[in-house]
Formats: sequence, structure tokens, C-alpha cells
Amino acid sequence: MNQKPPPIVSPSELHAHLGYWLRMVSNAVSQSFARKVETEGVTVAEWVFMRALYDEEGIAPSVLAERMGMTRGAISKLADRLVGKNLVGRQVDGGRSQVLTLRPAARRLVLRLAKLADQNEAEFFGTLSGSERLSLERVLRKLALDQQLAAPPID
Amino acid sequence: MNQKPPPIVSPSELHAHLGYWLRMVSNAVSQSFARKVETEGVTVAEWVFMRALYDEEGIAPSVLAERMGMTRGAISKLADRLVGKNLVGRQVDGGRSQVLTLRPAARRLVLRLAKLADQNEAEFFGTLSGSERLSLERVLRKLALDQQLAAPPID
DNA sequence: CGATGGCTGTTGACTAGGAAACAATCTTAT
DNA sequence: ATAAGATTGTTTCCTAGTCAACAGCCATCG
Repeated sequence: MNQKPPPIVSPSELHAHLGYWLRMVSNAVSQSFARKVETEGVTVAEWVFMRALYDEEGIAPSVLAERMGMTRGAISKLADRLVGKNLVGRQVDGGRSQVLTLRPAARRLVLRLAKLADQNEAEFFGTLSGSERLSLERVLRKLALDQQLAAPPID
Repeated sequence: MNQKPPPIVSPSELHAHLGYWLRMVSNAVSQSFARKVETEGVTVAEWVFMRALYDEEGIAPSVLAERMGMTRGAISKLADRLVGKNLVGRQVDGGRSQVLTLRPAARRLVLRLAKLADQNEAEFFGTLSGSERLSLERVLRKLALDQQLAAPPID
């Protein structure tokens, strides 16, 4: 009997990993946000793109790519879409590099989208106590720092 | 003058949101893990799929879909790929529903992949102190609970 | 019985993004 | 001044998902 003894060392449980919970929560937050911004006709990537431009107009695509953690190829297509929607403008700068700017409609849109982001934030993290929120932020920032993730320069 | 006065209320900063940091860290963790499992010729989704089957053989695709937070369509194709790699077996159960099982090679593979998961976990969260790790886990679990995310039934 | 409605899994059309090859331009070395 | 190399953005091909239409099977109700 006991034809098939279980392996002595069993693989660690999925949910024993912090990465597992991180991914689950992060995906839920992102998906919920995606649904919200969809009501304004844009994707999350497009929102991040425009939000970055809102602060720093005339930024180059390659910089944006690195800052958003995406390929230059992806940024190129993203820009195509946004130009198509008349949300961003693309001016050739000399020849090699470009300058991306936000059209007025996009500036207004960013304000609305920011509200949605706040709303999503409240929806998910509103139940946390102040100290919970604080410690979560502290740990996440520390992790980002440790891994040298592309954090916004300032702050 | 002051042709274009800046809006009184400026949109909240991206990195003022916990969701922002969550996504950044989570993406980094997932991407790093994806690179690791790629050395074993599988994707993260395939790993999760097999890991679920490891614990509970004979599970139905639809259940798996809900548990993994993916569409039935996605699961169907995922199963196709894994069957193609001779990692899982598909038996028709009566007619309507199926039964998915892990082939022996997959059982061995899961053990190796679990090691990679542990390694990835250590790589990212190893620098945290015990209390940091604990509080992070506690908060993430709480968030998952609050949002009724599909957590593994037990535990 | 038999029709009708509800599951379950599959398929096809579509989308976003990555990887890599490419074109165009700038920089640097000689 | 010009050739070689770097850098920037685009493009093509590919993959992994979603969504929605569909097919098959079961159950239930008339």
C-alpha cells in the first residue's frame, strides 16, 4: 500500500508568497481602475501617458518609455492612438527627436481621470487605518527603492 | 493677462496613490518571476495552472478559471498549450465537463518552479525586516478579504 | 415525452504589449 | 570632412489575453 508516497518536500503554497498577494491585490486595483477610465474612453496606459505629460510637457518618447516601464515600440503606438484621438500633439524637434504635448481636451480629461484615480484609491484603501496605510506605503516605497525601480525623480 | 490660469485644483500626483506603488512593485516582482520560469519553458499563467492542479487534481476548467481570475476562453487555450507540451492530460467526464490532470513530468516541474518562486520571493522581500514582512502580508490579506478577491478557500 | 433554458468548453476577431530588425539622425574619431 | 558608431522612433511579427458568438449537453417544466 501507499503506492504513491507524496514527495517529502512539497512545493511551497502559492499563497505563502507575498508576491502572490501583491499580484492579486494589485490586479484587482488595476482592473477596477481600468473599468473606470474606460468610461472616459481611455486605457490606463493612456492615462499614465497623459498624466506624465501634464506635469512635464515636451517630454521625449524615449524618456516616457523608461519612466512608464514600457518599450519604445509600445510608446510609439500609444502615441499614435492618442494623436488619433486628438489628445496629444507630436512635433518633430529638429529631426531625431520629437516633442509631445497635451491638447487642451486632454488637460481637461486628465483632471477628470485624476478624480477617478482618487475614487479608486478610496474604494480600495479606504478601509485601511491610518497606520496601516502608512506602513503599506512605507514598505512599498522601500521595495521600489531596493529594486531601483523607475520612481519619479522628485519626492 | 494670465491668459491661461492654471487650474486651482491640480490633479493628484500619480505617486501619491498607493495603487501606483502597488502596481510598480507588483509588476517588477511578476516580471522578474516571468523571466525565471521562462528558463523552464513555461509562463507564469502555466505555472499557476499547474500549481493549482498539483493540489487538487481533476479540477474542472471553469473552476480553475474563476480561481485564477481568467476567462474560460483563456483557460481553454492555456490547457491546449499545456496538453501540447505533454504536461497535463484532459479527460472528458461524461460529456459536458472535463477533468484535467497533471502528467508526471509536470509534477516534477512544479517542484522546480516552486523553488524559483521561493527564490524570487527572497530576492524581492529578503531585505524586509520580519515585522515589515508581517505587516505587509497582513495588510495585503486584509485588502484581498475586503474586496472579496478569489482567495484560496482554505487558510 | 419534448421544448426551452442554463451550463461548459471552444472558437474567432480583436487588442495591448514585447522583441527585434530597421531607418533616420546625431556624435565622435580620425 | 567624413566614416563609424549610438541613439531614437517606427514597424513587423508574435504572444497572451478578453469578449462575444457558438455548440453540445443536461435539467427542468409543460
